[in-house]
Amino acid sequence: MTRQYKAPRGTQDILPADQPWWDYVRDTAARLAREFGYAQIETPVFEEAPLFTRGVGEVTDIVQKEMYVFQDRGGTDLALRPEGTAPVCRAYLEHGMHSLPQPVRLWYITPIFRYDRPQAGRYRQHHQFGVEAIGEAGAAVDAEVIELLWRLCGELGLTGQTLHLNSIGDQNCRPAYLEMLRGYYRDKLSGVCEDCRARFERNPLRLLDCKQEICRPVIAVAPPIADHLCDECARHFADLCSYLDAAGIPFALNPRLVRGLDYYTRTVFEVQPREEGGQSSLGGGGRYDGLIEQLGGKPTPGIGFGSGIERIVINLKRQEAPLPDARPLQVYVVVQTPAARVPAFRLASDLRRAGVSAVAGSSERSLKAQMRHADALGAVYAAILGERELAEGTVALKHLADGTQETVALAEVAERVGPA
RNA sequence: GUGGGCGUAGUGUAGCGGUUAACACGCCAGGUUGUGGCCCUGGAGAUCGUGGGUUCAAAUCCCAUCGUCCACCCCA
Repeated sequence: MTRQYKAPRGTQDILPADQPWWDYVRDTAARLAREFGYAQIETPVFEEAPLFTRGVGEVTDIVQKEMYVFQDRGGTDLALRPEGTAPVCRAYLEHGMHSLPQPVRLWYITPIFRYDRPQAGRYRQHHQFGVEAIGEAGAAVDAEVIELLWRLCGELGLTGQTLHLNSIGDQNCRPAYLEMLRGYYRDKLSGVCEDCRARFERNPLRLLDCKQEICRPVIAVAPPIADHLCDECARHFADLCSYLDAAGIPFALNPRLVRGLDYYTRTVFEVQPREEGGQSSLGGGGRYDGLIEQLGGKPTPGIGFGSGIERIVINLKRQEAPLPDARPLQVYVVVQTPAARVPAFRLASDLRRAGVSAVAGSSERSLKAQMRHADALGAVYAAILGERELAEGTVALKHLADGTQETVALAEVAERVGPA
């Protein structure tokens, strides 16, 4: 009669079997971020909704149809975080981080919510590792941030990924380019998909990354934005490329890469895995020199990226990347006689206190059952407490892999089984 | 938002008009005297996603609905 509860559509439980992969990715990301001089930040899971509508852009799909918005009991419009950059910029402003040494380098790992139709590698709740460098306009930070994302993939053991790079200009050169692009499209609108006709009006830059078959030939000969940057943007882009070359990071110039958040300026980039699927992108980001001002701050440049942990894990599994050894359970304490219940519990407790992982078996179960259990849990040792051991203050310590067994004083178990 | 595939024990599957709904793995217990892995035996566990319909008879056919997966779209 009672209904079966399930995780809501598009969400998933990350079960113990998957945790080693998650730990691996999280630990590697955190280590790398610190190595690059980034400090961790955590922002709330929800924010005032206008932060995103204004920051990310009213006409983006994320804002128009993918945000989880709700009112709290006080009537405030809130939104579950649909992306990571705007909240960090809000925190930068709110806490006066402009008075810290610039740029302020921050990283985070956080859940992201988007009301999307779920499919492979796409969820309504997913997790992003992201990085933001705020307060520095020079192309070296762009290269640094890109290097961090690139290194993450490499450190994790992913192979065959490609870095796509483009520049989409700034306030000075983009308007003129968009006019040129419109001019180019104007007489071709009849030969282009329906979405693109809408894009022509609303968001012409997006014409360039339409995937429809009909639009491909039109895009192929469209004027690339990289050829129409103003001097400063062109200079910035050229600098970035030389920094990347210097760091030995291979990149592919992709004139069709524009990305879907309105706040991007100049640099945009994306890392695609070896095996490309529908939505494969492992991570992407770009420069957002106008965002902080948009949010009410003084003009402040910034750059960052977000990378999807679920997708990274999917690719690690697909590529059969090796995982660092998981730490096995060290000791399973076998309760052989009812009289040993308390001493067995005590032994397990003492072991844990000494930093040795241990679980106590149940006196309800037979010796045989407990031994099986110890084996099934992958314990390294079984510590058996029976009448004899109880009388002597010892345990029978059996190494399960090779079957050897010895009698050890209770007080010495920890050091006997401990690492070394 | 649009299109397609699939929903049978915890997991993976078989059955495709009439069966006590099967098998494997997993789980629990036992295989006499204090010891796991292999093996053997037994047990628990499924109103066959849900609701309608067709039929003497439905897990099997039809419809709807929900869920899920995949593609478009969008993005991480």
